[in-house]
Amino acid sequence: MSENNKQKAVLSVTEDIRAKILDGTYPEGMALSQVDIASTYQVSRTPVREALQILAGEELVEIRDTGRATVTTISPESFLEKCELRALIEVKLLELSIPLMGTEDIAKAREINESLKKCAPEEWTPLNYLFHEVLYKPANRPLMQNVIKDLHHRHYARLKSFILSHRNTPRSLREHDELIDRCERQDIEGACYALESHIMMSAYALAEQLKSQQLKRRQTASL
Amino acid sequence: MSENNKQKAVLSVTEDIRAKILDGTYPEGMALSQVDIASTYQVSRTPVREALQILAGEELVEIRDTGRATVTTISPESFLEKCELRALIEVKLLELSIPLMGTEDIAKAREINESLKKCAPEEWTPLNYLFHEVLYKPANRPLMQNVIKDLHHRHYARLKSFILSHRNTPRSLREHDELIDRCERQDIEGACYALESHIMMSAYALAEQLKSQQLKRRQTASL
DNA sequence: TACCAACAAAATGTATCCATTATGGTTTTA
DNA sequence: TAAAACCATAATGGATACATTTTGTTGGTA
Repeated sequence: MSENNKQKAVLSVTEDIRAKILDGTYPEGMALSQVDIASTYQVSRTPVREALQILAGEELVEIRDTGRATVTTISPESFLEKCELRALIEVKLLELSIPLMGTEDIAKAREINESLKKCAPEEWTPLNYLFHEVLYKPANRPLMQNVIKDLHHRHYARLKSFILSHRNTPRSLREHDELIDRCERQDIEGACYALESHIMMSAYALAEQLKSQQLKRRQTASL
Repeated sequence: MSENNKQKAVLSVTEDIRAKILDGTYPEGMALSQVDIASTYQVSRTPVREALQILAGEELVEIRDTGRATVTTISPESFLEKCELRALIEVKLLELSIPLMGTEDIAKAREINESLKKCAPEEWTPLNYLFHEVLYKPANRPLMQNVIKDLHHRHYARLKSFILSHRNTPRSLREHDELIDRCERQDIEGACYALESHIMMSAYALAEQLKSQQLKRRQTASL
């Protein structure tokens, strides 16, 4: 018997729209018409409507009370606050992790950071998440880890192309190295401080860039 | 023209099921059949399916890959971790709030705690949330505030009847009073410590109760 | 008794149809 | 000219019908 190629329509539609929002194919504010999507995927509107509800729950789509759905926008303020939340939780996870880290955890982190040093630009975001994930695994806090994963995936991923052009790669790599060293030396306080700086520094820089870009876009739009 | 009495079916069905899950009318693990719900609310299955998707996004309902939907269960471990997360975020919010608090904020908090002292048991949970909300408002972190609200509503609310019978009310009230005093004295460190204890102490107690209750239930179920 | 196959009943997944509501453009009017 | 009213178009919300999948039961066999 051949494998099960046909997936439920809701699932494949949801996944595809999600991917298109995350990679920027469907940009901020874009209207998502049920009929258009339905004809695009050659399905009826029923699964499309459910898919939009699911994506609305993930805050990737906004459904107004008129029923119209659009891709949500990212404000610099909410971006900054998400970074703050990220920093808060990640620092706590790191603090819990360090005392429980083994040499193999350290080695794994170093290995990922080496991959980061020579990876293609598109590979950065998932690998970078992996790096952080490895550091927090010993803490054994699946829920917090999940919140972090969500923040990365639902939020950072959408800024991917943006981050690509504004990231200070050598600096990030240096900071990763420093972070690993401090973990190895069981310097909890130092490691936590380094991590918080690592996250918030790039956050402020990105938020500034976001602000000026959105300003520019609004100006060109009003021409 | 008379007011708009008819709401969209998806919304009213979602709200009603959510309320029934939160107040225990629909208990943990209960199967939620689309046809049953549809006939209960006198609507077709279409809005019911969307409602279930929404509630699944809120983690109140689980939809297995067979399509069957059930009310999610609360494990003591995930409960404890949610409390940890709550404590982490609330402590940060309090830390940010205290320097920005005015006398009217303190007064408001005292007022709510006075209401708590003489309120009916069912009023405790929302009033208690309000008390905490007032304390964190000056921090001006809408996203974090929202995460906290979610944790309270989606999680604590479901334990309402349980909390009712196991809460140490006088102790909570005393701790609230102490918390307010420390805020008024701008004792950030002391207030944060008091808050963390306040949250985690009751968390551990409740988790223990939860564990033994679920154990008891499993034993009676296997008779 | 235990196990398996086949079938029946019930539940979910999707498509289509109709009703209602929102949107955009045109015409009318002040 | 500007604003309001109106109408045609298009989109969404919900109901129904049908297809598919899951589940439970029955009956037969080792």
